Amino acid sequence: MMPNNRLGKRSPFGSLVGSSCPEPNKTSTTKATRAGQQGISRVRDHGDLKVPAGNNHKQKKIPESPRILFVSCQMKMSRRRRPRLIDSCLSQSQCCLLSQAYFQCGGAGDSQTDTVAQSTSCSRSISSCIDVPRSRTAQQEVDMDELMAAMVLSSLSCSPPPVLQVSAHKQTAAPSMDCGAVELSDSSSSGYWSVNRGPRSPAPPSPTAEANGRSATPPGEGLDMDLDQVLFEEPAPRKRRNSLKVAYQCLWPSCGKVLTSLMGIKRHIRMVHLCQGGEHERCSHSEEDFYYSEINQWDEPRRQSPPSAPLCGPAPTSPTPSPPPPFPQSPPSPNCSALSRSAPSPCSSLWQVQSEHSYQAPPPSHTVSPAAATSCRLTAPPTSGQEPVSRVRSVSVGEQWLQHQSAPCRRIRSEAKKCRKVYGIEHRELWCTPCRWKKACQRFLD
DNA sequence: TTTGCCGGGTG
DNA sequence: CACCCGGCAAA
Repeated sequence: MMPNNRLGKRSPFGSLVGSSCPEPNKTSTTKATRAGQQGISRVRDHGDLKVPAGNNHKQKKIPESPRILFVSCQMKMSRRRRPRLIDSCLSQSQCCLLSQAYFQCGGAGDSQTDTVAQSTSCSRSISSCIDVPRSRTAQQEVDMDELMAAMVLSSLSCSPPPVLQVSAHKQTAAPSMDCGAVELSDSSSSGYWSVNRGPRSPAPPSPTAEANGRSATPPGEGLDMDLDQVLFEEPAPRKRRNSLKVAYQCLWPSCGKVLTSLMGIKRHIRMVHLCQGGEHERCSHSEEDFYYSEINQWDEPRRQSPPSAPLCGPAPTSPTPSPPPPFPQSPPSPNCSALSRSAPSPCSSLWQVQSEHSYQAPPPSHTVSPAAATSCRLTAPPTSGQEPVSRVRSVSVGEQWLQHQSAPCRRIRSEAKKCRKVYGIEHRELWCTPCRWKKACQRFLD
């Protein structure tokens, strides 16, 4: 009963086959041969093939939103020349500074950020004057400190080559120092995070104490201007001429840590070396000046890919503009693996934005399975150790998002001719099986 | 209206 | 799983 019905319903071709006698074998042979030639096995692959096609369709529209997000981040950060900075391959210290500047400009302005700003502004005059806190009780100590600081700084400023030698020597002692860029940023970030992460939780007061007498003064306008100048005008010319970068190396015995920011190295020395054992009160707030040296680094081609540098710029600004996260100094480092150890969430946001940015550049890889995309989106930070890999996967993040956005969407109608067009409705027997089944054509693929 | 094909039904 | 069709949506 049903076969007759179905054959009868089948239009010209069906009636042709089954009109005389519904011989199952006959019909099955004719159809099965054709189907075996062209269709069946392909139909099973069809499910795999249709996914990229649908993605192709959607990818034309969606990348706007990540771009808008990125631009908006830039606009939030920028007052004068920040987009240019971001576009021109920011150094990591600049990224770091930008991240701080974002929180500064975004009105977050908590005490820590202000203190950071003060430290940064203070860092400019470190070579010309010695900021000895007034908290020193013994005047002799102050004099001694000044004397030593003057000696150290004068020696540093007058003879860079020995400093570099010291740097090289330290690198041999510390094997983790061999990769310049990554380790720099990592150290920088760790220098930051050790404040909040360490067992001595009341760390934010420590920079406040560092600011000492200025802690009572609110973050003034002049300071903001100065910070702005420091952040967005000074690094750029420095980068422009000869690509000279300044780093600070810890001179503590058997340490040799190199940080890109002055306050970072200060904090590192203070927290790691001077304040060991939780002796909070005895921490000296000016001795750290004696345990780091300024290093001029020439910007040489790095092992890590340079294109990651501009991407790390907007990253710290991405997550939430208003309150700084528990680790507000979102690491400027593109090296996510090291950072994900302690703070995965900023890292993930970083990678998300980076993905959204890089999403526009390379053509997406259609071979990425949705499962991989899901795993990327959920667990990208710990696994994204290599830059190219993460770039590819970041595209899949976009695809994932697209799939979520338009799950029940049909396949786009392709420009390619289909069996129906090629052979016509009168030669339906020549169609591929999926076409005859009103499935996606497998003979004339896109 | 035509066309491509998704979703679902039937055996 | 093969086969088929109703119906939707784009062209």
